[in-house]
Amino acid sequence: MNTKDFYLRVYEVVKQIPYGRATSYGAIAKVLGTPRSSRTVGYAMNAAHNNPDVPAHRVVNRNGVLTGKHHFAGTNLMQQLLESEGLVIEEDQIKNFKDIYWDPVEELGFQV
DNA sequence: CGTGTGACTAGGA
DNA sequence: ATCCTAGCCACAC
Repeated sequence: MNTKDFYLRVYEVVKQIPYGRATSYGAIAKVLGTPRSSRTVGYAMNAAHNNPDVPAHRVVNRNGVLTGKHHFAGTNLMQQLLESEGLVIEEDQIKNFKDIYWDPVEELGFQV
């Protein structure tokens, strides 16, 4: 599999994250069979700006921290998008992240 | 081809 | 709980 295909698979998973939920880079790498590292998933998000269908704001790191917020327009767009979906953000971190966490491995149970 | 960087993570102190 | 380290891999020089 080449890198571009991997990116596309990442997008297919991210598109299936339900409204008001969020997941982590590592979880996405896992459901894809980790042919690459979780860093590469983040890199895929960086390249996802050409794909408006990809809700990149629903992907955070394993602690629920909005590590990618600086890659969005403005300084708090990512936080605003999440808050508009009913999430609570404090100090760049999602409150009750464990409750809203969406595990693609469990919820999908298959490889994209 | 080597090096540095980063939307990461798991494990140890 | 926090801090540090090693491993990770695509990309830009």
